[in-house]
Amino acid sequence: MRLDNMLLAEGVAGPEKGGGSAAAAAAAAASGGAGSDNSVEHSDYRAKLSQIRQIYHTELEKYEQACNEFTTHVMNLLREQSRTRPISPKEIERMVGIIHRKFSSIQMQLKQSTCEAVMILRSRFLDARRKRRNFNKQATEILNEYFYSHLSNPYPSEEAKEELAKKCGITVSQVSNWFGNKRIRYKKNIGSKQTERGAMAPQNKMQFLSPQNLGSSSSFNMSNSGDLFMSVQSLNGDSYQGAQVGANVQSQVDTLRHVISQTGGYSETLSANQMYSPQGISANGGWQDAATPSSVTSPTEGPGSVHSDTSN
DNA sequence: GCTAATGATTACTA
DNA sequence: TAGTAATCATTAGC
Repeated sequence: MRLDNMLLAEGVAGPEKGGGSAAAAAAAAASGGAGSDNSVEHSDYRAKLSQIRQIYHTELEKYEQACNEFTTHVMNLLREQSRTRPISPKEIERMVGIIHRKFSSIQMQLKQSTCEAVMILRSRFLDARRKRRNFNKQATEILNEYFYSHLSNPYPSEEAKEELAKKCGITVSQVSNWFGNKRIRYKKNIGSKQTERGAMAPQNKMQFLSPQNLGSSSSFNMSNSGDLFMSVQSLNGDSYQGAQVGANVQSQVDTLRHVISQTGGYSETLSANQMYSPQGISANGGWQDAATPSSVTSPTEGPGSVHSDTSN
């Protein structure tokens, strides 16, 4: 019975559903979903599964046919024997039962070896699934957009995760992983930048408005963040107060200005101002004062860093 | 080949 | 149970 259930679940037994199985689809979704390579793997998996399915059904048919033929043969023999000796219906029934039991044990072996084949195929596929695949650019942009526009509270709800997963073509757990990685790397990057600066700025304890902090902390406290988080306006030139920061930071700003002028900002779809402007963030109730992540930080770049990405 | 980036996993915590 | 922190393993750019 368990074998039957498994074969049904794997789509080997039962009606064919487009040559594949629910398991294949689930495995494909879990494998990262977004890449075209994945669909190749997926179709490969389905092809092999369908091969197994075909063999299984062919063999099953053969066994059933053989079973029927053998039963008929035995019945004929018994009929012939009935001319010489009396044969009770019970005896016939018993003989048929023996034949069916024999064939059903053979069928069981077939099911067992089919299950083994499926398990081997599945384990191979699952191993492949462990292979890390980078999300495509669009997916990363969508995730970054959400992250930076919810910087004061980068904890998407289940619904938001589902929405993001759908948009990005990845699973909800991948979205969770991404946000987990993103938060920690973002924070780490900011921390390392602050350490670099050391005495330059007062110590800032950066915290997200994490579920743990929700009760006690008011927000993602970034006050006194010094030069690390320069406002968009600052970077665009006019109001930047160089006196507050060191000369090295000023040169960074120059570099960043250059980057802005070269790249035109964050992305084609989202301007830097939209993404990281203090207005946008404070509207969220998050960042305080000048504690604004630089608009020049690309989705793959942490605040204050020109290249190193704290993000995923 | 080296290194940084990044997705996934694991152990731990609140 | 969701989130954090550390780490692993793979990918990608040089």
